Amino acid sequence: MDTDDGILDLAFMALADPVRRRIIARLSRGPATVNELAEPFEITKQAVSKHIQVLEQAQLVTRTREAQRRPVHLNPARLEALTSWIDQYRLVREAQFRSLDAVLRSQAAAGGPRPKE
Amino acid sequence: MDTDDGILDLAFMALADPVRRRIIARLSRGPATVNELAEPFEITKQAVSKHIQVLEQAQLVTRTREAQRRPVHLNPARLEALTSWIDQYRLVREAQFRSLDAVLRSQAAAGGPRPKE
DNA sequence: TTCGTTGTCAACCAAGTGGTTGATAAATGA
DNA sequence: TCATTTATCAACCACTTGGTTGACAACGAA
Repeated sequence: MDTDDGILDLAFMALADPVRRRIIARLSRGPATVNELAEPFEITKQAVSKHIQVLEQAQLVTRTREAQRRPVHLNPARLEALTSWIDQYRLVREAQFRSLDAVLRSQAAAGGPRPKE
Repeated sequence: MDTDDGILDLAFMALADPVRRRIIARLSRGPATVNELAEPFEITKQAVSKHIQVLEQAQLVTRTREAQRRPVHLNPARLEALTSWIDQYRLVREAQFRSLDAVLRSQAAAGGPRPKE
């Protein structure tokens, strides 16, 4: 339970690419098809299709079916899992900073023992 | 200002690797040297040193100097930037879900217009 | 049926990644 | 001075990644 490799791995990997992050940004405003997603980029729809597969495997997006189209939808729950992972460690560290700071200030206030060297 | 490529790119890229995430997890409990960080893994210290460089370039960690040692410290502020990016899009999407849900429920309550097909 | 749209599959390529080994630098302590 | 510890640099290798082109499948419209 230390690193939770697996799905978390796929998710961070997926977000490491700037194109995929732009896709996420676009999808936050609503579902879109592969061709719609490909349009703002100078890459082929095949390349975008691959990106979607990466995001889908990481469960960051889902797909539905409507006629020939296969709209891509954002999955906010999975994004939330990422922020949870990050905050888990960030908050621990920040708490330690605060308590260390409190110790140092209380020592200073007491004219107390200073850290050796 | 759409993707904020650059430092954000480096940071997500850095977290995409499970070894580097374990390093982050370890550093959340306090600073450590390269050798200390390498110990739990079955990889050489050279490999760990490279990982540290990646994390340092992403500004997720910083380094200090004490005697021959060069302890690595976590940088919580940079972690916070990542959660901000993610939440930015997650929250937008979730808000849209909620308002769509509200619309649908108010329509149902009014026996009002139903979505075509 | 035929046609256009939408999307995926397969093969390929250049560039990048994570890992290795070996040599070397830098600071400390004997 | 010399040895030890700590960490980095350099060269190299296997594998992955993001991109391409071309063919093709699935569906709806004419």
